[in-house]
Amino acid sequence: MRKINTTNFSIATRTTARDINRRIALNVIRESQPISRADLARHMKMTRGVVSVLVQELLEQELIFEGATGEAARGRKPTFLHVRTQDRLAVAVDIRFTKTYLMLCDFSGRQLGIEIYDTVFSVPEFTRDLARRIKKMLEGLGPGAVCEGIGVVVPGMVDQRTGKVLNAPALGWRGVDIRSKIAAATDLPVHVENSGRACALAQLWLEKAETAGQSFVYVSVSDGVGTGIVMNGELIRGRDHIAGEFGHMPIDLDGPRCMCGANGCWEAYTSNLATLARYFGWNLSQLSPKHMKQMEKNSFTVLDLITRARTGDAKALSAIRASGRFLGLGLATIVNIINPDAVYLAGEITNAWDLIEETVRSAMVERTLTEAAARTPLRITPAQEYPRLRGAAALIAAPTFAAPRVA
Amino acid sequence: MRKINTTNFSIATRTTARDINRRIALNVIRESQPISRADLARHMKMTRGVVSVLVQELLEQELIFEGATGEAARGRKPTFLHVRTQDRLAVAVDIRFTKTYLMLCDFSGRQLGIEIYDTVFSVPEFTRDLARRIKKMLEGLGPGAVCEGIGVVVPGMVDQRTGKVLNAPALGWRGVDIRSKIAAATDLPVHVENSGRACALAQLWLEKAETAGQSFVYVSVSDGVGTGIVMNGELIRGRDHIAGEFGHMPIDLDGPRCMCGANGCWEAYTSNLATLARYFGWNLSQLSPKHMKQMEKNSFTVLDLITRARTGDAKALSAIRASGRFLGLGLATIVNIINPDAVYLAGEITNAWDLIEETVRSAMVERTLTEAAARTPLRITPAQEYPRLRGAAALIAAPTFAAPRVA
DNA sequence: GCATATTGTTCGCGCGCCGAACAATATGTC
DNA sequence: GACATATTGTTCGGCGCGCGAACAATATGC
Repeated sequence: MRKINTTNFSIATRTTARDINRRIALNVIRESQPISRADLARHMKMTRGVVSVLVQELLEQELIFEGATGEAARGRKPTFLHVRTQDRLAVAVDIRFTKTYLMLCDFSGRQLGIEIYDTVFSVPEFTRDLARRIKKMLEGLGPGAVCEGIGVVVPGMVDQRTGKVLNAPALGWRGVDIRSKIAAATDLPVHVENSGRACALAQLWLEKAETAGQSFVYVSVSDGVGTGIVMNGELIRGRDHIAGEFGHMPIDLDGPRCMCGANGCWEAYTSNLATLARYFGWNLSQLSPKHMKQMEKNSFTVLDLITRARTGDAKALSAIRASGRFLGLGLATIVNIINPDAVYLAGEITNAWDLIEETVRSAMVERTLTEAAARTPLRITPAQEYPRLRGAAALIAAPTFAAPRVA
Repeated sequence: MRKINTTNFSIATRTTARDINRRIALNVIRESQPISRADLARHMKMTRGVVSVLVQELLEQELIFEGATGEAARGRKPTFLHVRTQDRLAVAVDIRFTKTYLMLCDFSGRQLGIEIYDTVFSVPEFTRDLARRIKKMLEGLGPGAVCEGIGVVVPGMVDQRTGKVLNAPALGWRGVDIRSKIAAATDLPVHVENSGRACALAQLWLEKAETAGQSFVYVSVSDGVGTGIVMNGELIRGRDHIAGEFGHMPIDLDGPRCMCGANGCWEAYTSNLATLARYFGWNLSQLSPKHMKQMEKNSFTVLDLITRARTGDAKALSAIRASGRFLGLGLATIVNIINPDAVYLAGEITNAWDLIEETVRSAMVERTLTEAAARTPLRITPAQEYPRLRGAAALIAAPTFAAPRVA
């Protein structure tokens, strides 16, 4: 029940039906590969004749390739089709407060190389350095392999359309046109995205389809809380490309001061910083960047806190559980607003999921409006998989597979 | 950039292109009527030949009709096309705590009759009474006019798919299958929707297109706060058809008790009840349904409070302004999360918009993350237009104009 | 009366889905 | 090895539909 926008629509031309079906075929192959033409036809409920032509076109566009022949109990053996992802590459960049992560991967998200180095805060210097590293990374490529773009993830507010960093407090960047700078230095297409939305993109485009749902919220708990909303298979970016920020919804208007300038944001109760502050008895309102740098040096993280909790430190356990409770209260609000198929959780604190699940769940029940909402599946995503970097790669890979715009 | 759902898609058939273009044409006619075939062709960027056939089909389906011929400086005069809405009718029902509103209107939302009566809380009695009133209302119809369904709006949680009222505290209804009961008693198709989402539907489907935006949030402040989210021209209903509830997001976890059972919901700070409680010094936590009934009898409403504020009652003004401040704080969270093209505001308190606008705006600025978000247009919708009833009608009218599902 | 302009219709063309026939390729069975 | 059977993948006529161009219908200005 979508309304047609009469000021901005696309009519269907002679080739629209073919465009739609070709794109559907590509996606079915992608999620069921290896798959034969005949199976594809059955899955799509089309005749083998049409599918044969669609496949021929996809082969000519080099979006798919024919692999080995499969086994069949009887009759002619099927030739398997695969999506060509191995030699289509993307560079992913994740700029964070302490480290910058640089990854080369293919269009399926497979990691081909990774580099982690101290973040350079000076923009010109950062760009020069990054361009040099990327050039080196791309030198050793096999023949035929081609890098199709660079995805950049920034912690803070970015306008994805213009590629500008509006405000990234952790980096001290305001109004930095990072896209055109990197594009000029590398001569490659560049897409920039906020970290929460990037994680959601990775979940949508690069994870296997066992997700069984096209509407979800991704919640990434790190120094802050990054979130991204996907509705009906589409990342919600909003009018100014800044949508999805659940991290700064209030829990208590008179609560501790948050990095964003407001008081009592959810993030100020459940982020890693908040958890550590609770344990060490810091006043989060007075926590300066200097404190944070100090903490990084000491390098005592939430992971260490979890270890302490597991080895009998009751104060550590209660600090983690308190964050778990606030996590659950925030999740309740999210599911009341979005009512998604699932919520994906990432971040260090998910390593303590066995310690906090019950607390999170009961906090959710406290504030959810219906039993159905309280039953929303929570899915833990392992932090080792670099969700931000995968999201950066998804920025480059997604357009190949996205649905054509119609009506 | 929408991802195709490979477990639930529609391939394009031979007739898909025509279906899409016919539906686009219908919508363009609807929003630009009266319009000639030639103008339609120019607007759609198609040849007049194709448009002529599309129009012929729409005429045969009796979705449009030919009107008078227009004026032209030179050449053959155009024949104007109109969407047939006058004799396609819908019954709209809005069940509220004190009164039930019953309206007959056509598919353009034009009001043909209205009836307001005391709400009957017994479900069987309510159904019998409603069926009787509807039958009477439909008796006097002109020839050719036909009622195509009944839209029902309920204050509380409803599952739009099954037509069940999950929980409507104001009515004391829990797990009531209101749809099949009304359908059985009237022999008409029935759709049920929550009040906030219904208002959003009305704004989307029945208001003129000067909205210039397909993504918005509708916020209706009455006894509670009802909200509905529209993204890309589609109402967000969520997995369990209960999405859109901003009213119960927390402002302060230790705040006053809300009707929903949780503490410190936004609604408990900015609803009409909250405003009145603030003025009279009531403790909202201890407000029972009995109090509410009492208040209704005294029938002192927020409108009266606004009158007092305008005639020099400083306490009244400050109570209203306080609600305005909380309204703005909540709106800030909404625009941070959704980043919509606009937020529509309805409810009695909007009659005091000149008194509170500045307060609302500055509260918004306090908690919005970017200047762009703070600049989100706020649009006041006059309460006299019965937005809930129009939403109920939209439930019946919308399927005629909705975009066909593709890919 | 004729040139000109605009609306609305008709028709041939080529694209693309559909169904059916057909070729290619495998496995049993006698 | 011959033949029936089953399955994959291709080809072809039929028909729906957008596209462009030609044409009919209808108005105005000179």
